[in-house]
Amino acid sequence: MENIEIARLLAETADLMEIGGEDGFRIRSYRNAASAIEGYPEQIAGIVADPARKVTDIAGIGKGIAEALKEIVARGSFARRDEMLERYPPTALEMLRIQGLGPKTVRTLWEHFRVSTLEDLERLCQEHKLQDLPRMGAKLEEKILKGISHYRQGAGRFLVNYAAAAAAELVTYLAEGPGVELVTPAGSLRRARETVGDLDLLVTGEGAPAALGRFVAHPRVHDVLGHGANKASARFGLEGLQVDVRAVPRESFGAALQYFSGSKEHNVALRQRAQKMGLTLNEYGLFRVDDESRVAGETEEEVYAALGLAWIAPELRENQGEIEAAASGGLPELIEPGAMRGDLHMHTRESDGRATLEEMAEAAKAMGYEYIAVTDHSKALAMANGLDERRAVEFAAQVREFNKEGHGIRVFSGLECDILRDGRMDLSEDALAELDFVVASVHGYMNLETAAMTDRLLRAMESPSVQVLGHPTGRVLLHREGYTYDFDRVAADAARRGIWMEINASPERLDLSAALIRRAKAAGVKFTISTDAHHPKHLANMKYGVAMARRGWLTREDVMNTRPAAEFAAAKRRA
DNA sequence: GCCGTTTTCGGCCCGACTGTTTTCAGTCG
Repeated sequence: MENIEIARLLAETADLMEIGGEDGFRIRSYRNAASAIEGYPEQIAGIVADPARKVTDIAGIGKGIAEALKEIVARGSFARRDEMLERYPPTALEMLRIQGLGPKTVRTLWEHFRVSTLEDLERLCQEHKLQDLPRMGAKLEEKILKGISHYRQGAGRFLVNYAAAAAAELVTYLAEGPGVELVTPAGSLRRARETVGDLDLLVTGEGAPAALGRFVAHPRVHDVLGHGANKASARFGLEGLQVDVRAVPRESFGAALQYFSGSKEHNVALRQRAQKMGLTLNEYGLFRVDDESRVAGETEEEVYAALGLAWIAPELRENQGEIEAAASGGLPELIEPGAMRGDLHMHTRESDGRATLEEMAEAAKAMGYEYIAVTDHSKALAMANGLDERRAVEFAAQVREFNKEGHGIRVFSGLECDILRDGRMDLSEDALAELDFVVASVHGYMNLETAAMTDRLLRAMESPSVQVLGHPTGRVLLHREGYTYDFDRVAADAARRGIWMEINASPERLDLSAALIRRAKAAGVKFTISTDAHHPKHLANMKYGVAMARRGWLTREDVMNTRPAAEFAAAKRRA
């Protein structure tokens, strides 16, 4: 069982316990354990099964949760969860995801009306039955109806490029307001999460309070959810992305930026640390508990420093060990976007891309790259007009000519070769040997059993030509889960063979995830970051891939396409 | 349920906004 699945079981049990009105601190323990497990760089199931290891060595996991983990690994659930699921329907969990509905209301609704489906709930609101209950009125009914409709549209989360574009538009608009000094995105966008639930914008300057009014008056803003003196929330654009804008005094900008960048888990851990030091931390600053005097708050650096910590890059703020590392001087020197010297996964008109080799090379040169690999599809993707052996060999010759002409950028002749169902390569080894750079990817039969998929990938890596495993899990964000296989086994084999793993920078994929990057790195794997561009403009997505690498704690040394061309070529399996 | 720079018991993170209230509970982030 995967860590994320275990985490989900614990978290949903915590949700049900909250509906049950149980002790808040106990609930928090389940949540803490869930988040510790979700991002843990090793398979928890493996540790549970290993008599030489103790899960209680992991911070946040004690005797009680360890027992639950044993049960989960053995049978996929645990007593506490079963018990809660008998008391409340699983649909109660769905109701919690409705904006404006919390555990107390869900519980009340269940106790009074036995509401168990969204349809029931919708009908009760339409018939104004909620008003019979204490502290519930017409506004709440309306809010819930809107929440249900929004939930049904699946408008919960957004791809990072969409959120980034919305943020850019609003930042420009708000910055034009009178008296506005600075408009700064915070939240999960700043942390470079692969999907974004809502946008947080901080506004400073004398005109900041007025900017809130300007925000709700924006032509693409609708459904104002709240508008107070310090904060305004509303939905933005056709897709209804929720945006929170906050007016922030300049002297507490650092504290606010820290606070609203999150993550929640990171902030909780920071505030606990502050408390132990006799300090209290909120969005206005860091203060001494005894005399309420301000210690820090104008800049983030100052806040972290006052807590005895090096400044932590937003991408690392998930409470996955970054605070401990910051305290001990052990933070990694994260890779920077400017370190990239090439892009090693892109398509041209030869298969399903929109531009020619020349146009892609020109665009890559404009990005400042020294080299690229052009990697069109292989013939198994007939729909994409994939290359067969003859065309692949011809393409390699064409690239050799191109390089001779001297275009100021080196092109490696590549291929994104399909990994067939049984793990064989789509093209013959003879043809692959003609190419400089082979990315091996799965595009079909993605629903194999775990064992079969593991064998398939292990077999694919037996090909001496394969250099990179492309989009290693095959996930498509908000659309499709990745395929399941024994990731640690494949990573270990990749490391042993000198095969690299791709961090696919396409905003629809962002594959690998941060947690898997850390696991692969722990196994000794090296990486490439590439855009999978099908158009010259897609080359600009590199920044999202670099952000994922940063979330995975990677340094420049971990990423092969940060190396100068000659050094890179020499590092390949077939130099 | 977890955890330990005062602790194996007794703590455990903080504030804004809304709605239905006339002092605050619930939700959100």
